[in-house]
Amino acid sequence: MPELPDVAVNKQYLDATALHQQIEEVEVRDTLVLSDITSEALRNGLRSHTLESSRRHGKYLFAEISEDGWLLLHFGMSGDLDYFKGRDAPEYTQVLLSFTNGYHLAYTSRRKLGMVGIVEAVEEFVEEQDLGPDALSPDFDLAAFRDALSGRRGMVKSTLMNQEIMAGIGNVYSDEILFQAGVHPRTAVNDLREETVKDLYRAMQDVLQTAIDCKAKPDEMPATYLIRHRQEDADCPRCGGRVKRVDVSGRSGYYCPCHQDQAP
DNA sequence: CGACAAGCCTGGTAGC
DNA sequence: TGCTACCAGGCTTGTC
Repeated sequence: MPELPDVAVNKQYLDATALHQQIEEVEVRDTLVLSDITSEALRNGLRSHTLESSRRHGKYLFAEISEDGWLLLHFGMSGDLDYFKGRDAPEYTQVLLSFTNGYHLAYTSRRKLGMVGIVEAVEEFVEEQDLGPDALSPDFDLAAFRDALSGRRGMVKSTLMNQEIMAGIGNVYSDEILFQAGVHPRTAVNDLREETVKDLYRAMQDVLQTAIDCKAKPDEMPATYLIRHRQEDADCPRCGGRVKRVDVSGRSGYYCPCHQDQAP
């Protein structure tokens, strides 16, 4: 489930498992997930090296390769990591790193919409991709959030999900933020009141951090969260309403009409 | 069988 | 009129 909280959890997982192990072999099972790199170049860039540290920006995870560059991992709609030993690689493994300690790190992706590659520098990549500030970055304070929204004319859900404005929020967590802030997903950004912008910012911080604290597992999140009720006609966990589906720029948004303000 | 699913990218266009 | 910012559609493959 690869939005910011999920990727943050994947980062913790990577940090606790595959760092500092020498890479012995790299197997690319489907080149569709490779981003601007050949299988050979990926193998040459990784083999006999170690992953020394990691960073995250929005939905992207980077692992520092000893000597040179960063391994780029993006999980698309269905990617995950699995560190294992003494069994077969999991289903949907697209790239498999094998370490000299006998362990393997599988990058799995069922829909293959993710990306694996090598980049020179994190900041450079972020700039090239036009990624906005990470939604949980300490620098991205209320004032920065307000600035990021100012002058926008789209709908608030699309804006929260726009990686060039702020990086990390996708379909599920945009719904959660709007649900907690009591804002209708189709509200025009330029119609938001000052107080509502503040509510949204608080909800964004709170939802993302809480989701990370819950290891991004919906079952462990607060009962007042929408996440386990994202289906038409489900009971709203905060008021007596019924959850509805709404189309927002081709994505399905779920919200409670009872406590999220009506809007066009 | 068609609709849909947590991602991003692209081309055409609505709006300043 | 020109330039952006926005949105619909496509990619992929499995499930309901």
